[in-house]
Amino acid sequence: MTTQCQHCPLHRKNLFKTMSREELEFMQKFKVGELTVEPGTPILMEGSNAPQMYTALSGLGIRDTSLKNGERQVISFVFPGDFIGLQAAVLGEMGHSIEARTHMRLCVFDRSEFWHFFRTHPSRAFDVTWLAAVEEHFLGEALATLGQRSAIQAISWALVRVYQRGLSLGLVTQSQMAFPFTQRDLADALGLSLVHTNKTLAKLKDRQLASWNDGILKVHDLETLAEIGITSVDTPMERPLM
Amino acid sequence: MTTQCQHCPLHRKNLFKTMSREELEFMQKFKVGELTVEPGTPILMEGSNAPQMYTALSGLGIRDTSLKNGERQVISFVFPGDFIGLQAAVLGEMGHSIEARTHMRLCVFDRSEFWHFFRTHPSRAFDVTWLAAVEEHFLGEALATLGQRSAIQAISWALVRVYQRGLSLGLVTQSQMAFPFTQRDLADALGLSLVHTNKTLAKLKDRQLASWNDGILKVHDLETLAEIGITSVDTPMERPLM
DNA sequence: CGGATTCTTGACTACGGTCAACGGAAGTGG
DNA sequence: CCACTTCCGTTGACCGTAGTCAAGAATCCG
Repeated sequence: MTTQCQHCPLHRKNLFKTMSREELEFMQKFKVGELTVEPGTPILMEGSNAPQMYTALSGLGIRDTSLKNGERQVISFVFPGDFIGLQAAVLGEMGHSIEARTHMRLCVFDRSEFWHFFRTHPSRAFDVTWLAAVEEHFLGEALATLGQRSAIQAISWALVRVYQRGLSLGLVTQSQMAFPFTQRDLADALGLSLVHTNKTLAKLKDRQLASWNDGILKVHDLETLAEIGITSVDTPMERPLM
Repeated sequence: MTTQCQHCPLHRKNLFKTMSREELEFMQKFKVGELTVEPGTPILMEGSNAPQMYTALSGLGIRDTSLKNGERQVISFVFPGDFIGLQAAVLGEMGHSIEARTHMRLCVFDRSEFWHFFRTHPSRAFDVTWLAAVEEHFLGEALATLGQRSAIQAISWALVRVYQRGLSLGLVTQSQMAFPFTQRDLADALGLSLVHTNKTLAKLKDRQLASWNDGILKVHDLETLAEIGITSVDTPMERPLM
């Protein structure tokens, strides 16, 4: 029994059981529909109190936030399977904006159903919490990167993480994957200047570790890259058995 | 009807309803007991798969993580009301360690009951997710701080956040509160060196904005401090109405 | 074609890191 | 009681990573 919602963490089957008939019906109701957006489309705005939540089904996006002085911080890149809008749903306000960077397909949920959803589908509620915990885990790592890693270490770390995410999603072919962001995006994600980011990327290319041109990221030596980035190349986080 | 667990987000009353008799009974069962620890005691270790979760009832602690090269990053400071161990509960592994910095009282929960808890108490499950979202929100802000703020901005931001948290918890008396951490802790939280942190704190003291000696934080001019830290002095996050 | 956006490279600068030394406080042990 | 150690905070001198400024090339687009 397949749903249309591949990659949607709230529609996929549980590890040990498939959805019951009623469950499926409810999820259909909870799911308002699918949304397709073009590159550059804002999906949720920082500070907004949007009535919708989404899961990314395909395509890539970016989360960022702006300080009052105009500086921009990229929080993370959005991959298929990511949940968008949790903060609006439970806090009533987004702490960052989300924007599509490629053509994206999104599964749309209605926030007004969220509480009902939580009450009647504890297994899916658990999924949401799981996603939140994964994000929290990632942000902790990102924090350590900005705080403790040098530019070359930070960039290596970022490329490794992106590449691993791509691997686990099947986006990698022959050691390369689409990564349609700008150097400014990466710079803003790592708290580096554009210029320094550019020069550091050049170093990695020189050393034949990784290259990233025209939106294509190629990783030639994941091992050393991970070593420079002070990360392990271990398996990504799996959903636990419940 | 008061519980012993003041500040515990999972025992407090809901905004609109108090706990039912059954609910209370279950919470008593879910709650394994209270734990009291002395300063310096590790509560959860990074990478561990502990069978317990906690909520902080009183006292202060610190979350940190270590890179493989030995560098240390402080993730956040633990205040009363914080939830400890979500990552272990849903991911099976902590992404950071938690250590007590003062005498602490903790409410202990049993992880094996977590799933049951989620199923039978959607309202409390929602609380857990709410806490996760708050943490995620905070980490996004911290990320922006490390990435985009200068040393003096970052330190101002941190002091404002701590002070605000203290205010909302009633830990502030006459513009001052206990903040029993070291300059190294703050430095590691903000990705600054100890020396530079020290010198920057001295500047804030010179300018009569805030002082922090012997574990006592005094804030003399919250307005300007917030301005330097590029933060607003708005109200802290409240639990939404459900 | 002009304008916008991104990437690239060079020259200069500065914020913040590193090293080092010292003082005070608190704990330890002979 | 007093050496001895450890931890924390403080200050000065020096230096390097990364930021800023600036200019040019490549690409895309109206």
